[in-house]
This record gives sequence, C-alpha cells and structure tokens, in this order.
Amino acid sequence: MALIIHNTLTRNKQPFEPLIKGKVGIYVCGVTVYDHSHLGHAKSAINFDLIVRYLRYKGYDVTHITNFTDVDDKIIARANEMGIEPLELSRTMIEKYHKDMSSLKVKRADVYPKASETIPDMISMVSGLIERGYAYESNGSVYFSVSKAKEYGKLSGQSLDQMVAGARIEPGEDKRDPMDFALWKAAKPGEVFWESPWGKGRPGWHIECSAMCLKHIGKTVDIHGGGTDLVFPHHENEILQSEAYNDAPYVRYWMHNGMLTIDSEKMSKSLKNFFSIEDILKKYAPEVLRFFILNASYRAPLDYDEGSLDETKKALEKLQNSYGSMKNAISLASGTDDAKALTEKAMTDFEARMDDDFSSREAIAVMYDLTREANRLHSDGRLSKQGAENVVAVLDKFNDLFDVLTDRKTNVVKEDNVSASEQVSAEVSGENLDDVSADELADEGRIRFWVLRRETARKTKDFAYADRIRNKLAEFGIDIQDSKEGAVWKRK
RNA sequence: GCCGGGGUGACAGAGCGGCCAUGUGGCGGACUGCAGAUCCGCAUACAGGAGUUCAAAUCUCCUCCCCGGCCCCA
Repeated sequence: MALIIHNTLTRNKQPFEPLIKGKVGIYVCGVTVYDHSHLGHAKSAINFDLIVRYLRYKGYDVTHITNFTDVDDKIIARANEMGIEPLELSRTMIEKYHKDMSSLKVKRADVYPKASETIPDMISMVSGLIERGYAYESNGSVYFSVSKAKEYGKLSGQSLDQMVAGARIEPGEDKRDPMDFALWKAAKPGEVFWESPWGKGRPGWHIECSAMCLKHIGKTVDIHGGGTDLVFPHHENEILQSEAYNDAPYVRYWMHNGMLTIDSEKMSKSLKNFFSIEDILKKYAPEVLRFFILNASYRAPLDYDEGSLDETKKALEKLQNSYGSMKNAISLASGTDDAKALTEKAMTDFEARMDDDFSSREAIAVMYDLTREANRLHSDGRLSKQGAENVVAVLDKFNDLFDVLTDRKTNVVKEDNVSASEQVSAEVSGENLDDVSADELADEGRIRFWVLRRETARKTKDFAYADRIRNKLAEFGIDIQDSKEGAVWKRK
C-alpha cells in the first residue's frame, strides 16, 4: 500500500511522492539551545523519530536533518546572566540535548547543522535576496520585503491585510513595512557578531532553516517538519525566502506535530510549566515515555497530567507481558497452530495504519489485537513453537519502529529444565529463608533453588511456606508467577 | 478580532457515511491453593439544534464551549 501524508499546506492527506524516486530529504526544526529539553521537545523528537524510521522501513533512502539554533536573543541573554559566552552555553545545551534524546532512544539525524556554522551560507542567501530585489539593507540590518512576495500566507492562511492591522515597528528597527522580517540583524554593542557585507551582525531566525535546507538537501525538500507553533511566522517566512531565492517550490509536504499540553495548557519554557526529560526519566522508563507519545496522533495536541504515565505504564506492560510470554513459548509451547493467520493479518493491518499518515495509535491497537488473539491460543494450549516465533517476529518488527518493548529476561523453571541434582538439593536442603540476601540472589542458581523449594512446598500443600518464599524474593525485586508452563520468575 | 485544530462511553484517546476501535478503571465470570498474568462478558459514547441520505459520531448550515498561532517557542 502507498503512504499518504497529511500536508499542512493543503490541509489534506496526499499520496507521498518524493522529488526523486526512492529518496527522501526531511528537515525537522530543532531547538533553540538555551535551556534543558522538556517533554514537549521529546514529543516532537519522538514523533519525527517514528516518521523517519517508518520511511526507512518502507525502503526509502532518507536524509534527515535537524538544526540547532545556537545564535539567538535568548541564548545571549541567558549567557550574559551566567557570565559565559553564548556559544559555550549553547554547546553545553547541545550535548545535553543529545544525551536526553539518546536516553529516549531517539535515533540520530544524519546531520545537526548549527546556525553558527552556517553563517557564510546565510550571508550568500541574504545577498542574493537583496540582488533579486526581495530584501533591503537598512542601518546594518537586512529585511525581507513582504510586499514583494507573491504568495503571502499560503501555509498559515493568514492574509497580509489582516496582519498589518496589528503589526507595529519596534523602536530601533528600520523596516519599511511593519510585516517585513529580519534576515540579518546589526549587532548591538557587546553582542556576538559575524562580519558581513552590511557590517557586524548576526542572522535572523528564519534564514537559518532556509540556508540549511538548501545546503544539506537542496532547493526542494520532500518533508519539512516542526511543531504547529512554528507554522506562523517561522515556516511562512522560510517559504518566502527560499522560493524567492531558489525559484523552486521549497517544500513538498509540511508536517506539523501537535503541542504537548499540561492540564490543557501548552507546555513551554516561558510559561514555566514544563518537566525536563531528565526529571521524568528518574521516575519512568524511557519506553513508557515513548509509548505515551506514540499512543496518540502526532498531529493532535497531547495532554499530560499527573496520572498519564502511570496509566501508560500499565498499558505498555500488557504488551510487554505478552511479548515475554511469547518468547518463552518459543521453547515451551506444545500446540499445533502456527498463528500464521493472525500474524499475517496483523502485519497487513499494521502497515495499512502506518501508511495512513503514520497513525501510530491505530498501529498499536493492531498490536493489542494480535497479542490478545495470540494469548488466547497460548492459554488454550493451541499455539505451536513456530506460532510463538511468528508472533515474536511481528512484535520485533513493530518494536524496530516504536522501540517500546524491552528484552527483559523472564525465566521459566519447569520440570524438564530442572536437573536431578537441583531437584534433590531443593528437597533436602534445610537452609533458612530468613538469611536470604541480595548477594545470594545475584546468583541465578540460587533463585532457581528457592523457586524449586517453593514448587516442592506447593506439591506437599505447604502453601504457607510457598507464600513466604514468594514474599521473601519479592523483597529483593524478584517476581514469581505460576503459569501452566511452570513457575516464571523475573527481576522487576 | 483574524487564521488553524478540536468537542466521542468513568477516564485517555481512534474512527470521519452502513460493520468490534484500543487501552486504563469498574462490575460479573473462566482459570488458579492464593497472588499475578491471561481469556470471556457487561455498562443510556459520539457538545446542542436544524438539514442532506435508504443509512450520520462521520456530510451541510447554525449555536455553544475548549485549545493553538498572530513577540519567542517543538
């Protein structure tokens, strides 16, 4: 089936056709690095992580670019407060960003261009725009003249007339028209600056993305992504600059992720209602966070509140449990059903959902359907070893994209994998349960020993003792569950 | 004010013309020594009003409410 993508430009879903067959150039707006990343940034990164992974899954040769804005008013202001150089601050924050994202298992982009390293490209673009009559210099700054633009507002639906009503010129700006925007800003005393044909200064915000797209992908990029908050004016202005400079369509598909909200309000640094990724990961596994984000539509706003991650954690455990039990069943199942009918349907449905604008939540629903059916086969004793393998293979494919299941080891203690000596020692040994220590249980053999003792106790209907063993091991984070295939233990 | 996106069962969140979403929670049942896991079943769901249609949560119009953007922002 063919992939369709929702394009902000047309506000419709369209079949995806890259400029060059088989290749995709995707540019995703990155962050302004003046502070730690929060959950909202994680949402954007994880949404696009899945999109890129799925494009690769579909066989496209993908070039993924994400920028860092490391030259900006807020960075300068923060650095001044801290008494350090702006680029030093941004360098630290970039490192932190990479660290956070890798702890969330976000795959790296192919290139992370920085504004500070793209200055010459921006300068030549600005010069070109002046030459072509789209921009003008004024007191050391350069502005893009919106009155020269042919199609103002085609992405956001804004019209110039309406915008002009509310716009005003800030003191110290030298614009001819209030809606004009800065391509290059003359340096104020004491600020970082670069030399340019217009004197000392630094680039405006919008120009960096245009320059980076051109440099790393080309005149036309297949997919340009970012948060919905960037649609206007950032992306709108990028279109104006790039199309004026390149004489080519700038972007084929605009993709915008919905904002993460907290108690229904947008999470943002300025509102001070954010949670840093680092803090959240102290309480929850990265898989839980990924699942929370992927278990929703990338385009819709996603509301976070106190209980959402706890609920997500339970929901994910359901899949994880099935994954674990299917893995065990590969060696232990005894039925004859190879589950082919299930797994083939699951794969078809899964891809159909993902092909429909990366509907991850629906794709997840398909996985729940699959595991429910597989669990039923398994508990009815109908699932074969091959069947378990087939189910695991599908879940692994799913997981290559979503990265939410872990290979956490579960261990089955069952008659036919227990040696005679283990059995004897479990029966005759008189060791004291109260002396059990974490050190002892570091040895899996000792865990098996206690699990076997418990089995023996259960056989002789000494349930009080069996329960004491289970409770004792639980104190050390070892969870024992009885199943038809024997006792299963795992470290929590 | 202008431009977008929404209002779905206890809750979270899909679907966008006819058929079961899915998950969490609740209740009942199966299995089990117990626990857990798993399975099965149950619950006045589609903001309100009018219309189109054989058929509407899904299309059209109106009303009400929420969120985002319009300075920076994923």
